Amino acid sequence: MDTNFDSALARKLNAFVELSKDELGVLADLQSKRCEIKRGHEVTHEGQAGQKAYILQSGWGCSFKMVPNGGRQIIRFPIPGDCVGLRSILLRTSDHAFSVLTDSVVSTLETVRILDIFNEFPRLGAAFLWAISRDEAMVVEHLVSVGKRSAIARAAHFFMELAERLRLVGLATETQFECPLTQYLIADALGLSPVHLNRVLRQLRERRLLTVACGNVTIHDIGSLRELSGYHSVD
Amino acid sequence: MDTNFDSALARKLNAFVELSKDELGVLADLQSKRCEIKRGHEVTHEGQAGQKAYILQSGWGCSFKMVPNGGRQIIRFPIPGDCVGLRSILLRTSDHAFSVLTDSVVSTLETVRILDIFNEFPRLGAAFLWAISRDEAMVVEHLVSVGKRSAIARAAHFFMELAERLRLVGLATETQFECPLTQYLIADALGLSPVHLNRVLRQLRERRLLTVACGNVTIHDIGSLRELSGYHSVD
DNA sequence: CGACGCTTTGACACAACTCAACAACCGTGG
DNA sequence: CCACGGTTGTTGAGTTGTGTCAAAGCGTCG
Repeated sequence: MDTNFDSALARKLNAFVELSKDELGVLADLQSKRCEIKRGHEVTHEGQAGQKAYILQSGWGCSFKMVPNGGRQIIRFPIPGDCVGLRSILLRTSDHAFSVLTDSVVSTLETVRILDIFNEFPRLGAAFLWAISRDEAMVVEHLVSVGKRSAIARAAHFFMELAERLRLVGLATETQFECPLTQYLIADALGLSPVHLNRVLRQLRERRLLTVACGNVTIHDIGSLRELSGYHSVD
Repeated sequence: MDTNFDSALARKLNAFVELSKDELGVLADLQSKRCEIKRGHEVTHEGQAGQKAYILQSGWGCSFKMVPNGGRQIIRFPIPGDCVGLRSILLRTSDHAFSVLTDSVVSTLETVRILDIFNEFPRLGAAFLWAISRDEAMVVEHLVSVGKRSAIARAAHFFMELAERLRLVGLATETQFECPLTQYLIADALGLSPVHLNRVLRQLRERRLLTVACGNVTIHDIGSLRELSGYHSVD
């Protein structure tokens, strides 16, 4: 079998424990059922029953919920190596929708196998749990942002966290990364109007903290950003 | 062994699957190590290392994070039958603080035992996972509230959800429940100022939707509340 | 009975939203 | 190759929901 042992998820889990050859093999096998998805396609619908879980291999995703009046709250932007939909395998219906923002590759996950892994490869299982816990801690932190931080701190925090997540899978340097998110998307994640977010981004640029342009984010002053946003990494 | 087979958690899990005598026994055993905690005591501190997980047996709790400028974002108010701190057993440090608002009884959880249960009593394990997934879906819904709903819809949604959670463990009727939360606490959960929340509560009262007074919440018009808040239960 | 914690109300300020228009860019098709 | 519509970004002007400050009412408990 020609499974590639390297994957974004493997890189991420390696930050928790160094995985053995065997464990890497199991992990690769788990992700072997791949599937390409075109930009803009909605993979899981909110309220859908019997949905699957996925691991994003490449591309950017978007988990969100709609509210009655047409608003949309984006929960997170899954990036390569992120699991999607694990939570809802036991709920009767999916608790949120998932679509991909760029042409992407996902692998579908046999949820039954996950439980086997916990038994047979407990270290790998623990790493998995770590990654999931980390994601949930980020949702909580997101809630803190939207509930208690000013617009500019919110934006700063968002990019700090995003940068760290991308670094973990090798998609960002210390100061820069590619980012296909439009201002509309970011605004819907941060609970701001697109117009206001635009002004906030301008402020960040004018204060020489961070520039977002042409699908690229550049961090100019990580210290000030950290102070402004109150960011500190989860571990 | 004089363990009591009835517990808030047992009542909650029974809503997912009916548990056998054996399973109820295991569940009771798991919760047998009890401990009383005085009102206002902070059980887990944010950033604390090596923290435990708990099941709240009686009383109300409060999970929260502080932000640098002194603000506090309340994540959720654990009620009897809720697990606390399960997520952070694999993160090096607790991702949020936990304190109790009333004199409470908690049982400390041997996290190792949980994994055993998954193997030996998979139905019980699944019920556990269901409960945890449900809690996480609620955090997501909370994020939606704070990010996208108006103050009054947020408040309405909050009480609708709270009522349903309490009903699940037998602590609320269709239209009423006891609630020791102050307006300061609720405001910090909803990302509103206490003053504004007070006005919002007045509106809810004047529109004959819901009254909160003397530690009691009474629901007058559940239909209108549901429409106003966009609430629908997780399942 | 005073002190404290919680609630309620008013007046005012401001952060963020809405509406509106325009500019820049892109892919598409004529 | 250029014209076109659609998407995204930018900016201005005016509005409004919510926050802040301040003070008073009201229980309760020591």
